[in-house]
Amino acid sequence: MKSFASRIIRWQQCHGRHALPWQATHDPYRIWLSEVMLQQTQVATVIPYFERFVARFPDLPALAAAHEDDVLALWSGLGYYSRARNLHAAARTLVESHDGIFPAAADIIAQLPGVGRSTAAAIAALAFGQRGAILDGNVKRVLARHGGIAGWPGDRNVETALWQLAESHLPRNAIEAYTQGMMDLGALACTRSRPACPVCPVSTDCVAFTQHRTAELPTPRPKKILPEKQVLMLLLLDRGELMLEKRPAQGIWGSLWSLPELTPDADAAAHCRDCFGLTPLAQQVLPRFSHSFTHFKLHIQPVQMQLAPRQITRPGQIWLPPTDALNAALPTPVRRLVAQLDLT
DNA sequence: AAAACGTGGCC
DNA sequence: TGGCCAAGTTT
Repeated sequence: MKSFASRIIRWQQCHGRHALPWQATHDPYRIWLSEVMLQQTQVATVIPYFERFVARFPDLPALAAAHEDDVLALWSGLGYYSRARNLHAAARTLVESHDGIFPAAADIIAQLPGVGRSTAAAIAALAFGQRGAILDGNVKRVLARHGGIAGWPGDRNVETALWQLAESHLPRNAIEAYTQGMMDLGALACTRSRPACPVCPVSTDCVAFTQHRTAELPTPRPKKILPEKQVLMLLLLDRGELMLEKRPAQGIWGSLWSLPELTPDADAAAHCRDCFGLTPLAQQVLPRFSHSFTHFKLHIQPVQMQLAPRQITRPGQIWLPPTDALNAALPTPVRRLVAQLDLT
């Protein structure tokens, strides 16, 4: 039988993906951008974000020269916003300290903020043809099944075993087709549910397939109880303009523009007067809704408030017509609220 | 080492 | 419908 890698490479050439927007090139900037956007994010979600991003920031110097707010605005809705801040910071570092030259060695690439071992190896392989193993969700699934590796892949020991497997299968040549092939196989055939084993080039020696264990491998993540949080969000309106607040760089929705938040038992009108120096005229309680994150569930109670003309704008605040606010770096539930805002 | 970090698709 | 998780990294 041909080697594992040979079968992956051959399969990729015939059945893999070759026309994704970031595959038209070996431009390390675009490969890097795509790999970062694709972290914990599916291809179909990324494509429109990638297209908008490269249209606006076509190369490293353009990104390095950008304002962080503009970078985050193009990331708005994609999630894991530290990726955008890290990408921007790394672009500035590369332009200022590396003459704008993207490094070709994976261990150097991995020093960029937001680029870990797997992303660095993927960039090195796809942009520069450098030999090295990746271990993303697709590869973990393929290897856990093929090698019959039980245990949750997020577990330290399991991950170590998977990295060793990944290294052991690496081909001498055609690293680009192999790397892409592992991701394509995981995404197109070796899917989480109902894998297409009959079309898989490595099913004949796949432990999960031959032992009918594809449904139980890889081992799912241990269950955890999601904490729930409650919050009031204020839609403060002054002469058709909405107030947004810049969130701190640390924490959820870091550095994005969002709505003022209060504890659910707070007096919204009193808070406006005492903390913002604003004068409420009328208040409308909007329908409550919830927003789920990976690690907690947020119950949001929106409160819309008409204000007397303001005298001052405090630091960290901006006032925008809702139409303009929609162009800013908003978290998704805030974007929904602003989009539905009734100004009548 | 475990938790933080977003959102949307899938079943 | 709610649980699960996706081209992971950082702290």
